[in-house]
Amino acid sequence: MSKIEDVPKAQPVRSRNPERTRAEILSVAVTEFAEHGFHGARVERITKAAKCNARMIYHYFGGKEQLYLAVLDSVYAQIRNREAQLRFGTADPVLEARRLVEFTYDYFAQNGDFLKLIRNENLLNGKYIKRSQMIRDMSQPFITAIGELMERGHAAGAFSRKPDPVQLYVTVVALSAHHLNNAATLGTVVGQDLTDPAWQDARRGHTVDVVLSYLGAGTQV
Amino acid sequence: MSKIEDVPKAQPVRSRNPERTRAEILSVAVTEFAEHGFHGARVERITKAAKCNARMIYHYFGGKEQLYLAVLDSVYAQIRNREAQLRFGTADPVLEARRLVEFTYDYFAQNGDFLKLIRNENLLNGKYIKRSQMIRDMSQPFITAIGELMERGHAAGAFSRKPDPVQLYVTVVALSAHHLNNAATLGTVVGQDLTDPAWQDARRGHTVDVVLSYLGAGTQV
DNA sequence: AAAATTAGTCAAAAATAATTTACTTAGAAT
DNA sequence: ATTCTAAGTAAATTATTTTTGACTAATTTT
Repeated sequence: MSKIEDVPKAQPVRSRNPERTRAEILSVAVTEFAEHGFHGARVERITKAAKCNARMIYHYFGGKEQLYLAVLDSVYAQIRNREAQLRFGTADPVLEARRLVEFTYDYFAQNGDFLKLIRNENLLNGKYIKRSQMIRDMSQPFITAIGELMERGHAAGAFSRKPDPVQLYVTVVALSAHHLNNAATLGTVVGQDLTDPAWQDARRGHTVDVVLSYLGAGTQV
Repeated sequence: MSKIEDVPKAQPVRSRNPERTRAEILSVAVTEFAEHGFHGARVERITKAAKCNARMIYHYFGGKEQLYLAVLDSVYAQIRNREAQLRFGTADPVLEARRLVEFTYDYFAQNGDFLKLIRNENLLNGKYIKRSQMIRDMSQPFITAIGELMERGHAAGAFSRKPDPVQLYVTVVALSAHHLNNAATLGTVVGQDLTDPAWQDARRGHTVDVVLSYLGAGTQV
């Protein structure tokens, strides 16, 4: 008579693939941390979605915290790379300013997880982003490029103002991000659905108008 | 020989005061939920800070969730009451627009917990704010007032634009709030301390400039 | 082909938190 | 003064989640 203990568990044999598994965990974790924040995120849900065992998170990343850190680095690297492709400096300043606004607006609109992750990281007072020298370094060039654009536009008489590049950057980001970050509460407060594509389209136009009119770049009234 | 069990525990007798205890829990909970979000908040920490027993939270509010709900309602009621005191409609439109911006900016700057709570509520996709009809109702009048101000300013020729009140409101809030909501990440990214009073003062001026110049209200420069 | 490595599984332990039970007693009501 | 209600305490319980230990077997290396 065979004892139950003798029967080897029929494990559905999974072919090995470290790169794929690691990448899958990371990708799923982006969504999980974005959706629920660090504290709300569940290791088990990541596990399920990545169709792997919880042990693997510890195997590949060391733990929930380190996984979160890897997620942060990864999404920042992505946006900074995209920004770098804008390559300001050659075209008409007004056009480049418009491109700056439109790129930022669209990137946020299309990469919902990015803003959500940042929102949560700020909830934690930047506990983790502060540890990443990489993120700091990657960001400097873009601010510098905006400063040069302001300089050039003003010198050429295309802009009537020459704002501090950091203030302008914060303004562009604020106008592009706030309604996404706060769609739920603002939507309830103003009684409109801010996630509606038509609303967001109107917002896009408004954002461009606000920034360009501030620069004194003479758009349509 | 006296048995240990016989000795009544020397409980530091606390005088009873339902109102105070309830209010203390609520007040402490505002900070706790603001600082850590719903998931990160700890019942035990609230207990400690309110110098009461965890049982009291269940006694007065029913649980962690209901306490959070009470916190939300309480902070929204407060800001809406303050806004109502602005009473637009009599003074110069440009002046009133400026007051709108400055009030919003200052309220956010001075009531850090309000923005933090909202940030977290959005992380939860507005799960709880949606349950509060009160918050919805309290907010309508302010949007209406802004609409009337736009109307009046435009009719009087004080504003060259007549924007959608919701868009304008979102813009004012965005410019006033984003740098506070994202001080940690933005600060790291731009390499400046956005919590510095001098920085925030500059931001205040910039915010007013952006909004008024968009309205075509002819400020300096 | 044997040995070593490491991707992967399972199940339990450790840690962390929310909630409840059982009890005590201050202060209001009779 | 006695009774009653509910404010308050302590400690256990239940629930949830993260983390680890012990093992298995697929690949890689030698």
